[in-house]
Amino acid sequence: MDGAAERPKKTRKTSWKKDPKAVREDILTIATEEFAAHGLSGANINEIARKTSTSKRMIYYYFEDKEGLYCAVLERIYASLRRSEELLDVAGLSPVQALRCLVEATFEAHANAPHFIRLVMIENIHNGEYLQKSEFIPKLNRSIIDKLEDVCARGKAEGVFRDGADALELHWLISSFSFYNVSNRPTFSASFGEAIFSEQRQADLKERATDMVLAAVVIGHDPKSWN
Amino acid sequence: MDGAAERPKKTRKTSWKKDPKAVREDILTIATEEFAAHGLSGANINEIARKTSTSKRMIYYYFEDKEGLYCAVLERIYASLRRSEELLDVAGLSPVQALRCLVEATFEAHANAPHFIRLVMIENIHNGEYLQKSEFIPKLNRSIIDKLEDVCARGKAEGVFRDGADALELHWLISSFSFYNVSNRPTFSASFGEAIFSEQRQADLKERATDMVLAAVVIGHDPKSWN
DNA sequence: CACATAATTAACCCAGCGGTACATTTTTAT
DNA sequence: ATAAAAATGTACCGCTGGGTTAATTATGTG
Repeated sequence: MDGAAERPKKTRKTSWKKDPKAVREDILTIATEEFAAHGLSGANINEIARKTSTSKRMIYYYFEDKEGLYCAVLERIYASLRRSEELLDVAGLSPVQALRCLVEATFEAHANAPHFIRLVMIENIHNGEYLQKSEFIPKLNRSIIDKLEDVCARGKAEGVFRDGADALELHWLISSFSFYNVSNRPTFSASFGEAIFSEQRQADLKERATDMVLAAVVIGHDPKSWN
Repeated sequence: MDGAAERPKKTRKTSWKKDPKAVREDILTIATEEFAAHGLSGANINEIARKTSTSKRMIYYYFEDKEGLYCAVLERIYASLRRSEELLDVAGLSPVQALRCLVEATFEAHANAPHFIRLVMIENIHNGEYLQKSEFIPKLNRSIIDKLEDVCARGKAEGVFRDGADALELHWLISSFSFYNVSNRPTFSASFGEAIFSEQRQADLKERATDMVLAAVVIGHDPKSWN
C-alpha cells in the first residue's frame, strides 16, 4: 500500500571485528557436532549457522556448499585422530607388550572419540565417496600400519609371532571391535541390554579382546588341533 | 476464463484390482532399498512412491508417516535376519566345532545382508530410538544367544572351554568383526586399499577370526604368560 | 590517505518434499 | 440389492531449508 515504507531502515551494526581463522574454526566445530548428530542430509545449515557466532552466509563463503563443509569436517576430524595415534611410541617394548599396548590404546581412543566414530559411520553410509575425493587422507593412515608392521617384524624375528602375522589384518581386527563397540552400542543395547557397557565390563572386554589378538599371532597353540 | 473448462475431465481408469497385502509388501521392499541407500532423512517419499507400483497416498494409508514406514522396514529386516539365524542347528556338533560353525555362519550372513547392515548403521546413527520403541525386537534376539549359551555350557562341561567363557561377550565379539567387515568397507578401502576384500582374503580373514574366537575360549594356553 | 580486496551482514528466493483433502472405486457384510 | 467399509487415485498445499543477491564494513598496501 505505502510505497515509501517498503524500503526498511538499514540499521546495521556499525562496527564489528574481523577474525577469519576463528570464524572458520567456529563453523567447523559446530558443524562437526551437527553432522555427527544428524548425518549429512539430516544436519541443517540454518541450525548450524544459528549455533555459530557468525551467519549462514559465512558458511558458504568459506566452504562453498553443504558438501564442502562436510568434507572439511571429515578431513579435520580424521587428521586429529590420526595425529593422536602418531604420539604412541611402543618401540621400546617387547613385541607382545607393544601389541598389547597398541590394542588397548586403539580401544580406548575409539571409546573416547564418539564424534569421529559417528562421522565415519556417516561417511560409510555414503559409501566413502567424500573420503575418496580427499587427497591427503590415505597418507595419514600409514602411521598405525607402520607401527604394526614394525611390531610384527620384531615378533617374527624373535620367534614369538607366527609367520603369517599380518599388520593390515591385525589392524582390521583391532579396529573392528574397537569401532563396533562404540558405533553399534545403541542397537546392541536395545537387543541385549546395557550390561556390557558398564565401566567394569568394558575393561573386561578390552582385556579379553587384547588377549585374543595376541592369541592370533603368538606361537604356542594350534587352533587346528582342537575339535 | 472459461468456467466450464476448470473442471477437468475425470478420465480415471475405470477398473483396477485391489491387493492390500501385495501393495504393502511392494512398498516395504522399495522402502527398504531407499532407506538403506539414503538413510532416514535422505530417503525421499516421492521417490519411493514413484518406484512403487502404487501411489504416495498408499504409503500414508498403510504406514501413517515417514517414520512409521521406516520402523516397519526396520522390524521386517530384523525379523528376516534373525529368522535365518534360527535355522542354524549345531546341537549335534562338538562345542569347538559348533562354535566354529556359528562364527562362520555369522560372518557369512553379515556379508550377504548388505541392506540389513546399512539399516542397522542408520538406526545407530539415530541412537536406536526406533528400535527401542519396538516391542518384539528384543525377543527375536534370544535365539543366537541361546545357541551360544548352550555351546558354552557344553564346552565347560566337557572341560574344553575356560570357565569365564560368556555367551554375550562372544556374540559381541563375533558380531563386531562380522559387522565391521561390511559396514566400514568403504572407509577402510579408502584408507588402506581394497586388497582385504578380495574373495580369497575374505576367506582368510574369516578363518583367522574364527581361530581367534576359539583361542579366546578354549583352554590350553595362557596369554598372561606371554611377554 | 586512497583504494582494492577480503570479510561480513541482512534480506530474500524458490524448489523440493512431507503431508493432506477429497473424490472414487472395489470389496464385504447384511 | 444395498449400504458400509476398505482401498486407491489425483491434485494440491505450506513450509522447510539449501542457496543467493547485494549492500556494507574492515583491512592491508603503496
